[in-house]
Amino acid sequence: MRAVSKRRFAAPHWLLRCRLSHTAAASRNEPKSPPSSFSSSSSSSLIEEFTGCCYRRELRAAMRAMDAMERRGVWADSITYSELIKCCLARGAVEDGRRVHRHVFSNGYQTKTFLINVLINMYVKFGLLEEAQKLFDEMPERNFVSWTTMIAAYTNAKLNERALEFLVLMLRDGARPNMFTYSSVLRACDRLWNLRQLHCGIFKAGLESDVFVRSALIDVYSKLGELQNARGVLNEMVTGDLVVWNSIIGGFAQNNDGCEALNLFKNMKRAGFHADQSTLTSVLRACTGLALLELGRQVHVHVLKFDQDLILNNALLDMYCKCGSFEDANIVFTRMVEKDVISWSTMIAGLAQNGFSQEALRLFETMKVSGPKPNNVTILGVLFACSHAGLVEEGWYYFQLMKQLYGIDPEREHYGCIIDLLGRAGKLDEAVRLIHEMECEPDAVTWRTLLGACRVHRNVDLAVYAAKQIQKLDPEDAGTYILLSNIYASSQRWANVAEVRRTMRLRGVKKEPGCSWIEVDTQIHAFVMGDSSHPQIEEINKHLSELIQRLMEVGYVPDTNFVLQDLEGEQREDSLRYHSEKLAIVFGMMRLPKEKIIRVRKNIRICGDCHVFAKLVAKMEERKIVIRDPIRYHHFQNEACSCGDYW
DNA sequence: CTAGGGTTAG
Repeated sequence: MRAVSKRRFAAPHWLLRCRLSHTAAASRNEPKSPPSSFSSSSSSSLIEEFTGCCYRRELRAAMRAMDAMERRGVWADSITYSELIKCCLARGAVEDGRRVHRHVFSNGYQTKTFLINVLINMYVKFGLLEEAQKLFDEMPERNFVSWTTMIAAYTNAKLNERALEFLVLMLRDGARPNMFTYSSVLRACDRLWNLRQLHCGIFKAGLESDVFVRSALIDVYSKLGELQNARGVLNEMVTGDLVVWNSIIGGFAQNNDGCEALNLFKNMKRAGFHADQSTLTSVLRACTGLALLELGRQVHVHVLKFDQDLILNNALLDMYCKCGSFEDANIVFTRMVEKDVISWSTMIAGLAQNGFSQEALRLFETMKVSGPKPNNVTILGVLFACSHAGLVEEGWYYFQLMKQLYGIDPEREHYGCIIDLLGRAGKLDEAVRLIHEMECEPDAVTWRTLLGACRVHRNVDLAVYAAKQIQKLDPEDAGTYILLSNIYASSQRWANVAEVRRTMRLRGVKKEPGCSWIEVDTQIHAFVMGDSSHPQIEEINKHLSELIQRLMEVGYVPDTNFVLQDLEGEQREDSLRYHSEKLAIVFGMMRLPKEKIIRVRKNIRICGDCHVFAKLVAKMEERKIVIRDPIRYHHFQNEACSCGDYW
């Protein structure tokens, strides 16, 4: 063998150079006594041929040569075998890999850590964790690479406990984790407590400046919702790379802090980095969350550079759907060469949420014929479309279909759609029965759906029952108190309204201030009720007063039932007057040309009075208005709303 | 021989 490793072989020069640096170390543990037939010249030419095939990545020829060597009882050096294994890996040749494994082990390499690591890695990459684990268990000497490979394997398989357990075992074994180990094992952290421990370990080992470790830290802190910690890791950065930036931008985008994500994106550009697919996906997600259609359009231009990136295109689709520009979504969808279940689901849900139920169902039918297999999210969009259009029978049909045809068990959200469907149709008793019959426990959202139906159909008793259920599950939720109070108010039960308010005060539940925002000239203008900080607030109020005056002349009566405060007469109307969405709509009318759609985004559900207001404004001023609340979209046109007055 | 970032619903 010693002779073999000194042999000349048919490798290209650049390979020869990197090979030589390994040779000395590799030959130390090579099998000791070569078989007697070794020295014959035909054997050495066999090995030479084998080596050449391995480096030229000729898998079939290499395997034939390996068989011939085995018949002669000769073998090559471990570096060459590692090249062969890489070749198997690249070709996805599992069985060939196993044969190399057997060949290598029957020739005395079963103690060679380096080669076993390569084999373990091969099994891991083939997804054969058990075989990898067996090799790992049986190897006589494990080094930090062996441990890291296994930890990464378990992290990728989402076996988090196992990965963390292996880190502990690794430390106990005396192997020191390096940056490879940490960047892998960090992703297995699903508890803040673990993460903090690892972060300490990283500091002690002086590995915090490694970009891989840093991006993993930022990512995991973000995924646990610890954005300030994530930012802390970023702030300590002296040298970073694009992935680190992508981690932090993605972190804020995924935690619904689009503003901060966009700020960081600016900082990234200022630091001289160019956005790639991952960056743009997060930026689009930020635009989606903030309903920034114009900015989203600008991003679209950059997306074209990465034509046909599936994930990026999906994010673009979602942005156009959620920002209410369906024409653009359709254009993107049509042009996409590759469409997956997410692309279809995004479009179906987007159509449904925007009030185009029939179109959503049509698209689903097309998908059944020529698209990928629908998943639970797809069905959710379909059911949403049905409930939105009041298609009770169709909804039930698809609900049954999901179990029978696609083997998808209905989850809470699917039941929620059906409850919504029944509730909208006024079948409140059936909705309650379904809640009691469903396989999963109803949660606060389930009951809230019922509560919403009670409001529309003015069923106070059932509303109180539903609200009590919600308060058991989510006592902090201000929306429930408001909704309940509104329901009492709409049947003039003022004593109950006061009681709800008292309970709120007692439990320290604060109403989230209503906030609406609108994009004008790529600037975001935010309005909060009772807040007069907007520079043009006086002008806006003046316009609003005039508008309300004109609306009242054609029959608009402010619906004061939606005022929570115990105010009287005109004061009640005043407090309604300043609801943030009214301010935003008026501002949009002032600043946007008539043909532009006024797009307003709201942080809480729209109130009944503002809904009537928007419908009348749309009619009288001949404008299209879109208000997006956290759950639904309201497209106002010609005194009608796409939600059909149900929300 | 071992490592980090992105998409649908809720």
